[in-house]
Amino acid sequence: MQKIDTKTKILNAAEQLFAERGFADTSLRLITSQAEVNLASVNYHFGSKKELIQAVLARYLDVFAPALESSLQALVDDEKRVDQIQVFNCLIEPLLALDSFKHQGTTVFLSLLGRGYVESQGHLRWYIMTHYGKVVGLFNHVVREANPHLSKEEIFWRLHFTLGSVVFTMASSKALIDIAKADFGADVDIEGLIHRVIPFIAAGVSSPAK
Amino acid sequence: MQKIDTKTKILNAAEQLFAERGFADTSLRLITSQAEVNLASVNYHFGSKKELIQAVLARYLDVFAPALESSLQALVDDEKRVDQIQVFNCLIEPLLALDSFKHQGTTVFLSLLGRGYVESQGHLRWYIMTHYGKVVGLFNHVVREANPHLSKEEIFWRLHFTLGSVVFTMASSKALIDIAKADFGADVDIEGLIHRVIPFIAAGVSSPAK
DNA sequence: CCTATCATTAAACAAACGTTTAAAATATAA
DNA sequence: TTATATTTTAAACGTTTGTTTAATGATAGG
Repeated sequence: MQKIDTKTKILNAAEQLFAERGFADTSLRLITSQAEVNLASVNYHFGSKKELIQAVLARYLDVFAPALESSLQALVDDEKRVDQIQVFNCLIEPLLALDSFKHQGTTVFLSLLGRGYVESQGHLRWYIMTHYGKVVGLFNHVVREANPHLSKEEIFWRLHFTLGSVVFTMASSKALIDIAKADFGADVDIEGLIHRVIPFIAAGVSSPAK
Repeated sequence: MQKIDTKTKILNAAEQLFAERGFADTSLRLITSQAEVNLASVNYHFGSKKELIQAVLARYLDVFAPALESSLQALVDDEKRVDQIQVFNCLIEPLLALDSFKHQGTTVFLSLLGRGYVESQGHLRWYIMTHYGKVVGLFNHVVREANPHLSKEEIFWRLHFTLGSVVFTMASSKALIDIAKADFGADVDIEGLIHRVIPFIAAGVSSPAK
């Protein structure tokens, strides 16, 4: 049994509560009591609640962004022509890898991403663009190559529709999975959900322009 | 110039702030100062903040739900076989009608819907099902008729993916439209956005089951 | 061992929160 | 007009919020 330091205990408790209840509805006292650390240690180690939120997100993005980048880079290096399915596969693997990085990591990461987008009034978008702008640009480039029939603008919107499908579903995944179990008796995990959403968004992104 | 009563002034201010900043990040003091009414009048007229949130949503749902219901009912009465495009058309008109019901009504309604889904920990879903369960059931029935090749479970998830695309985009529509204008010089309004998302979600919902 | 740095703790801080109160003001009805 | 009911108001309520303080504990280097 290894000893977990205070900083990590805070991050672990915070990410779970943030994903489940959102940032505004999660108090530092709730976090520190679940983490079994002192209240003041959050400000000592992270400075403020806002910086704690960024640290929680950064812990995932620092794993996810490089994995996605190398995955995308390998695609553009190896393939002469890329299609949309290949682009999505680049996303799936780094996403599912988060589940071995942390328990329920994929769900937590996508929930945090969704909540960050709708709760932070654009702060998160700015944070991601300034810290991980390179991989975002690469992703955009690859999607453009895979969909030469679509304009930049059309791709911009369809990627946001895609992001909406994924993060909205993930942000409510706990409740939705419970409903699905009650109504259909079907057990769905996060991997099943991702493989369910792929045909949906692949068809949407690659649909002909109107 | 007509005089607006306190109750309406509160609802107008609240819906705008709720849509822009979310429920938890909007205080009653912010609402009442923008509405230029006394702080205590919220509790006097609505009882509590939670009931105010429900009232804000109810004002839209009481217009939207009957319009959608009659639209769907006309479809099942007139047509022998319905397809997915027709089902979406039933949604579009009542949605856009909210823009003449109130200024920016469509955006506000969809933002509120999205925020309610992810912020209220299931309270809103319960509220909608108990108060507007009839039209929800009818909608589900029509979608099933339009997609006989899909199982109940598959439809359940794809409708949530659809909802995610729409409400997530709408919840961030203000920022997204600004970005799109800066990057592409393109002016997009809410109607243009809806007509842009239709091909996306139509292709997604009607895509073959894996 | 002593000291200096880092970490943890209990307590208090000011500010903001939703809500309640009781009196004043306004509107309604007889 | 008088009496009754409704609405508005300023003030205060008790909690909860994020943050700070100052004292204590722990750890490592000389």
